[in-house]
Amino acid sequence: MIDSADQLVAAIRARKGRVTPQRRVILRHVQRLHGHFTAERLLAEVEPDLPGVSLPTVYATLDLFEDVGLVRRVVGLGGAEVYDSRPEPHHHLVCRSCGAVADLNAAGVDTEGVLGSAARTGFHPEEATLVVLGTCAVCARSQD
Amino acid sequence: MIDSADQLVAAIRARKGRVTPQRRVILRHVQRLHGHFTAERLLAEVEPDLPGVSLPTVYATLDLFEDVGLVRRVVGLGGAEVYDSRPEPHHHLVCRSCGAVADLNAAGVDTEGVLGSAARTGFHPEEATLVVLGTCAVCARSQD
DNA sequence: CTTTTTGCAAATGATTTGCATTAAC
DNA sequence: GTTAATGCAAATCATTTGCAAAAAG
Repeated sequence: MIDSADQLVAAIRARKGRVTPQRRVILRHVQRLHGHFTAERLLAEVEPDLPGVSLPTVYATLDLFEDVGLVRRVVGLGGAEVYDSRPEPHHHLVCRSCGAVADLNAAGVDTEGVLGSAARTGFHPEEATLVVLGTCAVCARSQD
Repeated sequence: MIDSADQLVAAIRARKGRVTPQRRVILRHVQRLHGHFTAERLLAEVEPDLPGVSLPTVYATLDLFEDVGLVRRVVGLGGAEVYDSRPEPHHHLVCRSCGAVADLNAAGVDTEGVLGSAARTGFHPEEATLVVLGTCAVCARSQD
């Protein structure tokens, strides 16, 4: 897993890419956010350090980071794409009302078993994640 | 659960809605499809029986059917919204390449336990579904 | 110098909204 | 007759694409 600028540089060089200031700064902020975010949110975060960055650059960079295993796209419910800077598969709580995504640390899923059943249907499974739909504490309070 | 036109009529009347030919025909096709579909696909399906139906009507009707528990929106990965005419929560295989959604009948998930953990975080869980990401048989064959 | 990456503007695709008309009740 | 639902056109939102200019190697 990539967790330093040096490792990012190595990964980029390995794929004959170029190490740009944008990529360095976006890396820093992705790591600092350490959670779930949309491209739009990341742009806002990065903007002060990189005046004039564009959304297409943020998207392109997130694609690169995804290829390299630095972030993963989270399975969500419509709306904007949510990225996660925790690259191991894990479970999520998704709020139906505001779309917020949170991690859930819970046992209770036999991942290997599930992947096995999936494979037996002819599907080529990569990962199994559990999604709990419901209402987050904030939205529940403001009577949803 | 609603599984006949009569029950749909009752549910619509209960909410002071109106029983239109569009709603009847769309119900028939949703039941006939008995699986996963997008609004666009459903429109194509329904069009021959209802010349001139509009996409907004299909969306509005799907919203109604969702409220009434006839269909559910499936947790997916970007792309078009996928609806499911199987209203009980169940697990899904989602193809990263073509977006296809299939059901997975697998044990291995302690739903109650997971909902409990979710509730303990202050979240108000409604349902827990497992999503297996990977490549479907068709896409795998055409070397993804 | 060569090739990738950037930023901009415009395109795309899915879903939603506004509104006048039609049709349920 | 009233009021909700429809169809159309236009709006919106997130993401992607095309392309010329800038910059990395």
